[in-house]
Amino acid sequence: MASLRLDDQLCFGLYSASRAVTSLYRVVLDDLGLTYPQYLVMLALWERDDRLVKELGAELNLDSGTLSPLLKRLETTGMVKRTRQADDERSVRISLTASGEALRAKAAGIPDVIGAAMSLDEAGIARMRGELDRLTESVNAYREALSPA
Amino acid sequence: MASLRLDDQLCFGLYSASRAVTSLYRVVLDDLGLTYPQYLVMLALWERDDRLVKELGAELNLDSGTLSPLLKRLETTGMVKRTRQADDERSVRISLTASGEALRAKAAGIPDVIGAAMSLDEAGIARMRGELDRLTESVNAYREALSPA
DNA sequence: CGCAACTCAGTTGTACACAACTTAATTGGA
DNA sequence: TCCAATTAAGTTGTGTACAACTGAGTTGCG
Repeated sequence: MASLRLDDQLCFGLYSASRAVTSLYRVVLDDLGLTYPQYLVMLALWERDDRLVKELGAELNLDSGTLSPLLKRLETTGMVKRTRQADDERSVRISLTASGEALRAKAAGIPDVIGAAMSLDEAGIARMRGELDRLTESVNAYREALSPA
Repeated sequence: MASLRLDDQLCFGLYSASRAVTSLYRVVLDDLGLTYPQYLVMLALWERDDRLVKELGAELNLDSGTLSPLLKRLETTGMVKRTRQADDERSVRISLTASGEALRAKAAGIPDVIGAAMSLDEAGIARMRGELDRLTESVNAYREALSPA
């Protein structure tokens, strides 16, 4: 029988931790002119360039309502290019510009800074990441059962 | 030497888990007419009523830029009352209305629903909560060292 | 006392999230 | 073949987050 006490709740811990990490990213990413969600898109593109909006959405779990304006901003700041697909005019392909590719070097040190801030060793990070992934999957499955897409 | 690979990053796990939990709350709280941050404010008030905006902000780590409009919405929906403090006209005291107090009964079952969705036992929840709290504190300390308030 | 420094809440502007909707393009089955 | 259903991206509207600022009120120190 769980209580309504704020302190007890894992959810509030999750919410606080997520906001704390984002606010550290805000400081670190200021240099690169990126927000945290924009950085996530850049990470995805650095890993594999030339992606459809749909693919980015699947990888980051973001819908077009979030991605469309975010990608427009990344285009405005010269990080990515948008090209309507020739063989399917509904699709838009996102690719890195030279500036976007170049930004990768400036970002190279970020994971270590974030890692240092967490004061967790590699094993601790991997373990927690695993726990969070299981939690996400479990919660998403439960939600979909409650309220089917 | 951490990599720029999205999969490796604890931060993305945290971000995903936090959004998954919030989206489950969205389904569960729909009945009560609350958003998740509004629910957090109600939890704080159910625990202790008659709080200054400043106190709520300290407990939830939210500034007035977030709280002021949120509290205005809770006032509009009849959950809380705002009273300017007589002995210090700068302060505003937030108190539950009868409806706001009554909502507590409807919320009583929520923690168990969320707990069930997480498929973690009580010990697992407590442990993870502890790890997240340590992470939050560590990250916040690091950020404040980088960029003093 | 007088007033500069500070405090509290609120406002403004930017950027997510996300539901609900729109538009245009594609697909698949009768 | 034709057209209803589906799909992709974008738009609209609401509600956080948060930085930067405003304005009113309070405090403390010379």
